Amino acid sequence: MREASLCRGADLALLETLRVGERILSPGMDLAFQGVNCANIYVVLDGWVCLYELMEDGRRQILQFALPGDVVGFRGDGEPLTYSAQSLTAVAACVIPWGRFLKAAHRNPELALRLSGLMARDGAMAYVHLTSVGRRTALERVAYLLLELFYRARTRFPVTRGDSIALPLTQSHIGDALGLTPVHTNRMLRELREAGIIELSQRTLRVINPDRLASAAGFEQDAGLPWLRPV
Amino acid sequence: MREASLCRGADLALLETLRVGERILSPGMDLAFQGVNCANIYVVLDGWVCLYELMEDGRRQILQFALPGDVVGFRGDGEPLTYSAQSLTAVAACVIPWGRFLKAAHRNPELALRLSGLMARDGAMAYVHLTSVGRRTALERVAYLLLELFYRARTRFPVTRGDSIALPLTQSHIGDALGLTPVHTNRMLRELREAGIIELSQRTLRVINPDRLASAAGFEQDAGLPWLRPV
DNA sequence: CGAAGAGTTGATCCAAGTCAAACGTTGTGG
DNA sequence: CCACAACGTTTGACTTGGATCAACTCTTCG
Repeated sequence: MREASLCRGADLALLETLRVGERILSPGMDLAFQGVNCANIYVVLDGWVCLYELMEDGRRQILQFALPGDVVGFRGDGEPLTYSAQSLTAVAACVIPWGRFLKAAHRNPELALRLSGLMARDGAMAYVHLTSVGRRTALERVAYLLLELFYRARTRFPVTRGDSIALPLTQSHIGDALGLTPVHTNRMLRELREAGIIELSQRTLRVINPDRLASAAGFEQDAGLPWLRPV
Repeated sequence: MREASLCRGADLALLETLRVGERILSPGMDLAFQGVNCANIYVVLDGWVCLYELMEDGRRQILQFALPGDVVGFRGDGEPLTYSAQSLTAVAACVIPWGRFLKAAHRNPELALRLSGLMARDGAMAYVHLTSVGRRTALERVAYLLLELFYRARTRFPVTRGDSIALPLTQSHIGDALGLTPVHTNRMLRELREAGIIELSQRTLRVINPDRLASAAGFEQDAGLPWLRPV
């Protein structure tokens, strides 16, 4: 398990010298908050974290779901974070003080390059989501997100059953990630369920037919899912 | 002018050793194409570039407008780009072969860290756009984008007149960046125009009242615009 | 001058939002 | 262990913001 991208292989030993500890969070706790200057980088080791932005009037946009191996809280400059992060499940995260990382990166350029790559990958995922929200229909968005989470979760968590994953999201979470209301999200899920493409209940997603889910997501045949790479 | 973030100050001399030349593009030319493995990083020196993603059926999502100082084409791994880039105006871009950059970054960790920071900033901007497209109304989105471009262009280009910038975008570009149709984009622009907040014609944007534009964009008083920082 | 592209406007439609009411599930405390 | 509360899901009826369709006009620009 736990094949975190910053924590794996040769980096692992190095990382051990950087971390000041592990933070354990119960579900629904804040890891970082928007507007606050975050002194640490967190590497998710276990569990689900969601990154989101809150508007003054309460509208919420979920920006990303961070899974084991993903980095949260890096901002390269002294600027405060523009987003918040909170745990959706019990979460274990590795805590790396920014200053300490900086020093290590000076000694070991590979580390900084690794971080660049992770940042670029996060950016690419954000772009993919932007396209989804901007240009896909509600049904396509839901299908696309489920497909993404299905594959990502399977590469990051121990697989219990081939066609199923634990999906610790409410329908509101899904809607907030896709720019939809919970009500409409529910209807789109029903459509996928009634088409026999997925099963979703008790926080478990079963993808009965990945191909049909992909085609519901609006692409002919896997034109390369960027997030399929295990990192 | 030309205060490119990777090209400025101490880095400038270093960069000169990395670049293999400058590419000059006329408007409407491709810098990079999605699906293609891009061997170079480009640093925009002058002009406007837009990054976009194209769906099989022709739907387009504009992901970002790159201005002088912005980096295009970096992907930290061997993966092909997920987006395309094309020039909106005449563009000058500095060409840096990826391999060469990699070697230099190994010698100079500061360079790799700088890149991490730029990547993180791009990601943060993508997140901000995601929130716009996912959670703002059409009018708010248009107002928000114009405000962003107004401030960014002013920090990146010589200011000709305090309240105006050259905005080389069609209304379709604006719509494609915001997940709107050209027709509806036009109506929202009319609304802002008729409210006396902006003037927009002949590729020139004049912001008559920045405060009202900000409030049309849907935030009380500047809760910190992430892209205001000159980098 | 003519053609192609970009902007403008009106009429109509529909995907998604809103409102409202049940119903299920979980968890907690008496 | 049950009851109730809080939260999440589901469904129906109705509304609406933005899309679509279809002219028509205004700019470029060759």
